Amino acid sequence: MSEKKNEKITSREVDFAKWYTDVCKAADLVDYSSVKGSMIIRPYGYAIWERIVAILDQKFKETGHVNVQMPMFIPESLFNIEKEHVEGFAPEVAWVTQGGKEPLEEKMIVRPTSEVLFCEHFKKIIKSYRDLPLLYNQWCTIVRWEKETRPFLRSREILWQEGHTMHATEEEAKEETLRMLGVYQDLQENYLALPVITGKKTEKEKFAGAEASYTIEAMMWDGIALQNGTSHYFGNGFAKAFGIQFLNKNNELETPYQTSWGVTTRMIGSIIMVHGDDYGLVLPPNIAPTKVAIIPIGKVDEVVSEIVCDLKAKDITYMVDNSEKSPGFKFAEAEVKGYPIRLEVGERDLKEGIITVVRRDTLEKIKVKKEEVISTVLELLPKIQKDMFDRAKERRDQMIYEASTYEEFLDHTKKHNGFIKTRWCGKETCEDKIKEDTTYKSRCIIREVEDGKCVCCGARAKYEIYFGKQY
RNA sequence: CGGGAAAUGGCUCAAUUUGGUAGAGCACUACAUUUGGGAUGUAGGGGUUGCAGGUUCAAAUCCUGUUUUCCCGACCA
Repeated sequence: MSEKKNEKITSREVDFAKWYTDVCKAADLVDYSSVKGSMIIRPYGYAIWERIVAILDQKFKETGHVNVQMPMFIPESLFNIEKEHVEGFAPEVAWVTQGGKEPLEEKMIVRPTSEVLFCEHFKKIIKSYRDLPLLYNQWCTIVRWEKETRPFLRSREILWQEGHTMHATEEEAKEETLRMLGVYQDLQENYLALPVITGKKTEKEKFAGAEASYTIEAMMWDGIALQNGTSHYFGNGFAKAFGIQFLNKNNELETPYQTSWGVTTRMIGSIIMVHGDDYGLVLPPNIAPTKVAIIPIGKVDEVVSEIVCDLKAKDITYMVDNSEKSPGFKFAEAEVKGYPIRLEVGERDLKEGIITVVRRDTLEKIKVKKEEVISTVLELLPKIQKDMFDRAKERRDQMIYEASTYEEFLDHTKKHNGFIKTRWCGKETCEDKIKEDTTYKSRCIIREVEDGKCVCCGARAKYEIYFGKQY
């Protein structure tokens, strides 16, 4: 009766990296292509992304943003306009050639991000304060020629969303930056059930060309950090470099302020690495493309149709496994796929008017009366959602360590993975030393402080900050 | 990009040391019997060994190059 280990999946305890790729493949999320770092997102993996797109896109529209589609190619001269930006991205841009030779026209790159394309366009369409704020978003793929690649976590072709906005004032742009960070946090906590830490990147870690970069940091099951999204405040650096200006109400020329923000399919990697277990994927109900899996055992067609009818009426997505496989196979398959709830509808149980409801997150089996199946499902879905978040948060909180001295800091890095919450003076030399000594990088600044000492040099601390290892 | 390992039907691997007709399990197809934790039987289909050169009468096997994957670093959403 008890569950058997899934043979396709390496145990999480044995080899976390192997476990991750095993789950990606076993759950039919991705396949490799013949080009390194260009992954095939299979229908089930893409269905998860479609859920994310649907939720976010609605939130973007509610906050006044409109979608556009910009070109994929950036001419060299356009890319070169903002100096810091070029220096930050140059090592990983992919160049376009024609027939393997130098192109006949100007040299071009494939967009690694689209700031310059938006700026070029914004210069043409922004004339007056009446054109602001300009709130644009695009869903697209970008290319960054990464050296080391892993499914969802780091690929060369990245499927993402990038918002680009222009504002009349600094305050308004700053507000937008934080507002979109909040939208991301809402998505991740309330839909993906990922507890996240939000804050500011250090000067060293911020986006090339930004004045300030904000980040959403999640912690994976193994205590390693994953940056799940960013929101940048640009000031008017790009706008000045591109000569974007508008006339204000007093008929004076002003330079607008800019933001950009993005999230990628990397979040799917986070869902896998935060919630998954040795049986496979575990999806939070709010993001699961299929919430309920129905496994018929024996001749139970009538009861299954009734349940399907009720689920449809309640708008709950479902699948029925009518394959010829044995029940055990179907159970295991439903677990690999991470369907939040599984209904085992079998002849044996039905003789007593019972259906077995199984929670994927806890693997708990609950016997309920046939008539109560739908109400049980309706109760369980939000409960599973909440429990998954709570468990992930509890686990993460246990792996946040505090350090006030460098000895403590080093001690933590030697003993375990996780985040280290500490204080920092703000100097890059300390950040570099920590990275040199421990491989830990600054994750994010959570607030400015007046007291305490820098964990590294002992000078007066300016910030409370998290350090961690990252994917 | 540095260091290491690997690449043989869809998957996991054998055959490589000592060159000599590519083989197994799983998966797949058909039929039958099965059905509460990855069913059983019978009969089938599917590879010329990542790719490109070279050595040889003969290459999965030896040599060179290259691509991809995984691990460890450096880099990044």
